[in-house]
Amino acid sequence: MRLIRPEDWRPSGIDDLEPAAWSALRHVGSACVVAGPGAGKTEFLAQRADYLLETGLCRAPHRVLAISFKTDAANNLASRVRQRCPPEFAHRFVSVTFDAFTKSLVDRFLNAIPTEWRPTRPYEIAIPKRRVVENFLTLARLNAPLQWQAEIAGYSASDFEAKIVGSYRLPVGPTAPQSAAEFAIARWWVTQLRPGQPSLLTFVGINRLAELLLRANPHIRRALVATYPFVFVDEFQDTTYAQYDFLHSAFSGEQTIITGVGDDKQRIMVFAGARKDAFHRLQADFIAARFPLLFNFRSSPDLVAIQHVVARALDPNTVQTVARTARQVNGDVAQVWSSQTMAAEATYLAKWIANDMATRGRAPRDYALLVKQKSDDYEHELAGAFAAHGLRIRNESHTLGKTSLQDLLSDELSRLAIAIFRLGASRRAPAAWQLVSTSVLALRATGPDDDARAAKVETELTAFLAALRTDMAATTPSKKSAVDFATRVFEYLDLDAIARTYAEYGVGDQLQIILEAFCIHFLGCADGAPNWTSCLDAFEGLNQIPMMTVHKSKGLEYDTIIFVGLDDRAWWSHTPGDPEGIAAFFVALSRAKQRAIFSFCQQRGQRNNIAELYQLLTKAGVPEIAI
DNA sequence: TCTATTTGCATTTTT
DNA sequence: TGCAAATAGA
Repeated sequence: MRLIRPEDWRPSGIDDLEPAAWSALRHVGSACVVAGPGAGKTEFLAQRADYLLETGLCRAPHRVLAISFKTDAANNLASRVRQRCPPEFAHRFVSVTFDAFTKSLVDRFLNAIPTEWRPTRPYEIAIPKRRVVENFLTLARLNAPLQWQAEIAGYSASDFEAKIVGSYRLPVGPTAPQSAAEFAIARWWVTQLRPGQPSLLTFVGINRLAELLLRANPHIRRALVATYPFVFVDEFQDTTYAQYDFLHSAFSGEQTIITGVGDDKQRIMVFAGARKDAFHRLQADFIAARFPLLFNFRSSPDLVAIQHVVARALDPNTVQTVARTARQVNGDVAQVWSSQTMAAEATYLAKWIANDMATRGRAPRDYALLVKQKSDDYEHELAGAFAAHGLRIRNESHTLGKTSLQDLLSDELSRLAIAIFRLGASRRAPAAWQLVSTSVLALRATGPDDDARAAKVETELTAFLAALRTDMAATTPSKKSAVDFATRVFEYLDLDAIARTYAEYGVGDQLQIILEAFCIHFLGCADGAPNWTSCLDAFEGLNQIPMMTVHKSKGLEYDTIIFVGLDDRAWWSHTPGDPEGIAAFFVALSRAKQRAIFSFCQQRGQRNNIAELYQLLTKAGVPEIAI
């Protein structure tokens, strides 16, 4: 494959990059790329990958490793690189989540982990419950030598694992605890490794084992470093102690060039264990240069000006960004709406959105209802009034049995079942066919060379779908018919085969949880739906107005955002001046492309504790309107 | 069985 | 912080 000279390389799929992005992209050495809202982080990383691969700066067999926090972020970045970069280069771009990457190392080199710390094979994965950590800490304190008990009593269950365990490097050889922390950590590891039964690891534990593995086995570390001369880390401001230490042990030194992308002003995960000094550490440990991106491709100039007021409250030295998107709406781009009662608020919001959609020709998905927390509560408050105006709210966190709507929608089995129903409801659904045929071949354990068996499986599938299509066409959606069809599809897929084929359903009760959630949601969508296509649209949330917490909205964007509940009650955890609260407010505000509305309702709470947020809006010239 | 008091919880991802 | 659920006590 022909390589391009670095000086001749041009971005692909877009016209140009901003000057700061050019500097960051061409920089030789590690970098902190400070990318505020709308700066085009994913695009920047995709272009830099394309640059490194197409110019041969990252030459075969070397690879670019991109690490994200969430699976959908990792998948988005991978698909962006596939759009931008020829396939023969793109296959050397590896985009994974932190946890998937460290887990793959632990799984692959489990026997190279020092014996005292080596988990069983297989091991189970635990998602720690707060309660369990509390009980653990109590027991640890009671069993500790007297002089350490006070210190252990001071540990909080919410960040013991992330901060104390997460920042502790396991010794390669056996040692006796020398401090309260070491004592508690040693006991914690006993609950992870569980001598005599299968180990039960958390992701913090897996991160730590991966770090130990590389430190104890320099040859594995060398192989890793040789494979990946370039490493990207997305949302760097949210890096945890365990994750940062893994990066440090794995990649510090001259050989690896790290590109950390993120924005300290959007650091809203400190409560969940993100370290506050991640960018500073990257600058110090990897001699990383700092490149602030200055363009905002998302929000209109008026909104960018308002964002800047809030950004300065978080960082007085922050540079004003340049809006690259024109304003499309008349009047105020931001307002505070003040109402007396929740009923009045709900009616006004519904009426306003319905009217705005009609006059501006916008779709429900152009709007988002953002809340601080407990979106189920707000959904109940607003759903009635919205329904009266023909609007449906899509609460992404809506509880479905033991899981939530968003987890159901991203679940593999659920997506497979919906793809089958799509094929049952309409003749043309190429993407659904692709997913269904590959999944069914995998479920029937068909190898790539077993053409005869593959043909048989495909014939069966075609027959199953033809029969399903006939019966669905003859049946109106209802709870009863939805149950029957769901049973039929899951029986066809074969639950035993699913448990065997997909690792996540093999152990634990994940399969039951998903099946239950699927049925609750599918029945609810079928009930009253005019036809199966609209039932499936409802299942997937097409034509519904998204509602979510600020935390879930990070990385997303909408024409108009409406923040519901800017009051002390929803912001109970905020202490005035705490940057994390202001950062959450900044994240909410900066999701908007054209308009941001903040709804305050007297019935819901006061606004003394969060007066500073209102002061920022006032300072930015945002008017308050009584509704 | 009723009332008074205490406790728990609310923002998160990850195979 | 402030509401709901759980628990203690009469």
